[in-house]
Amino acid sequence: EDQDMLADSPNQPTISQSSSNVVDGINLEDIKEFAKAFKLRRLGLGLTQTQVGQALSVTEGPAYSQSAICSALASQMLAAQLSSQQQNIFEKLDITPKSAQKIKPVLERWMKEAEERSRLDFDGRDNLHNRYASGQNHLTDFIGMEPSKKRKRRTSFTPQALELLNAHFERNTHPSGTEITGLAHQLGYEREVIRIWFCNKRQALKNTVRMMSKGMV
Amino acid sequence: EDQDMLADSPNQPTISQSSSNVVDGINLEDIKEFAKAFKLRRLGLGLTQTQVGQALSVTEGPAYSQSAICSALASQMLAAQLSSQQQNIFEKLDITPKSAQKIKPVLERWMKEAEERSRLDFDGRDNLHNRYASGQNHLTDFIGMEPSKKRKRRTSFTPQALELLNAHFERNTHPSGTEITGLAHQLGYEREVIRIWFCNKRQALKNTVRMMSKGMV
DNA sequence: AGCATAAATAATAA
DNA sequence: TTATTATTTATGCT
Repeated sequence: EDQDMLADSPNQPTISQSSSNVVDGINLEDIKEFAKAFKLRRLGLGLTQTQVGQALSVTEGPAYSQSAICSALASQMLAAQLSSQQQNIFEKLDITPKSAQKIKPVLERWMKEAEERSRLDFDGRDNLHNRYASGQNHLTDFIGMEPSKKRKRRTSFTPQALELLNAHFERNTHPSGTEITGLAHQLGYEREVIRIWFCNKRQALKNTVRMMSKGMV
Repeated sequence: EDQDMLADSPNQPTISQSSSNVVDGINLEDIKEFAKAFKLRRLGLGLTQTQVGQALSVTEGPAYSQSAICSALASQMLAAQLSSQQQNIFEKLDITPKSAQKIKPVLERWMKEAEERSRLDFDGRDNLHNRYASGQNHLTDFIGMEPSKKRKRRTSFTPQALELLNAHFERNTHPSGTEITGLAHQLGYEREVIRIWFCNKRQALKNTVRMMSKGMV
């Protein structure tokens, strides 16, 4: 068949001459390099995987939906430099349910900056629009959206609540969704808060055991 | 439905009238003892958690990233768990952070003592401690049960296992049934788990390649 | 100041 | 695609 634009004449095999790490016509070294580059880029821009995924889902269609996919590929050996063209990120954002909530601040920020740019464009006359058109600015525009993300206020559990939670934990470290909901309702906390509590608790237990196994006591 | 272990005994103290405070195969009493001992030891050495964390990251590799992890594990268990009632045994002697020492000598001392303890653990004692000492019991041991047919508990592969799996994957992305069975047996994981691992791995590879081919690099 | 730990993010098994 | 685990960050308290 034809599967080998990759194997045949890639962009200079460069590294992989030593051991032909080729699987299914794919040069694994290339993949790894690619992945590394992508991650560095992403971090350099200060973006989370989720953000990148959402951006992609807008510009690239449903192929890359949200964080799940983004991480799945982006991380593992990962991923893309998404330098293609991605103008107007906020344009048609019919992203998924609750994830839309998250980017909201980002979008607002984006729009605000876009406005500014427009104004500048009027009298500044630099080629910002050209940048948009050529798709060269990309995610760079996401930079600086950091401050708007507000961390949820840390909740304080009452001693009574903790007692109940701990008691539950001792019976079952992995409560079902129903149980979690029940606890949340009973105690008057958000469901998510309770869920996270169990996550953290499990983690703590595991860590403690790990230390024991290391003979630190 | 069945949601009612909750209704049963909500605010009952219920603390371990049964002697077996075992959760997921872990004896919580042991954990508490450990935590207590650890803290006392740390304080006895005049170390802050951060210091211990750094020390650990040196001796144990990057596994423990400083204070974050260190504190996450060591302390909390106790606080929460034994706050219930019984022991104020060691309560809050969050005493003197007078430490301010050089980490080095302390570190050496720490290590030495840790070694000693390991040795002691080896000869004698019950098999629980031997298990801990050997460090090989892992989480799989205590992440055991829970009857219901919820989603399978996520398995953690050891680094060694991953190494072997990856090596295999680089040779052949589509191992035969026989090969899978062999790997599973060799590594001590369920066959199905290994099979799925290859599925996921192939998927990741495919996704990455797809992104590359989209010109995102 | 330092600790305990809730919340956020990354990785990846199912 | 989802859900859980693994790590990191950062906040409320003492």
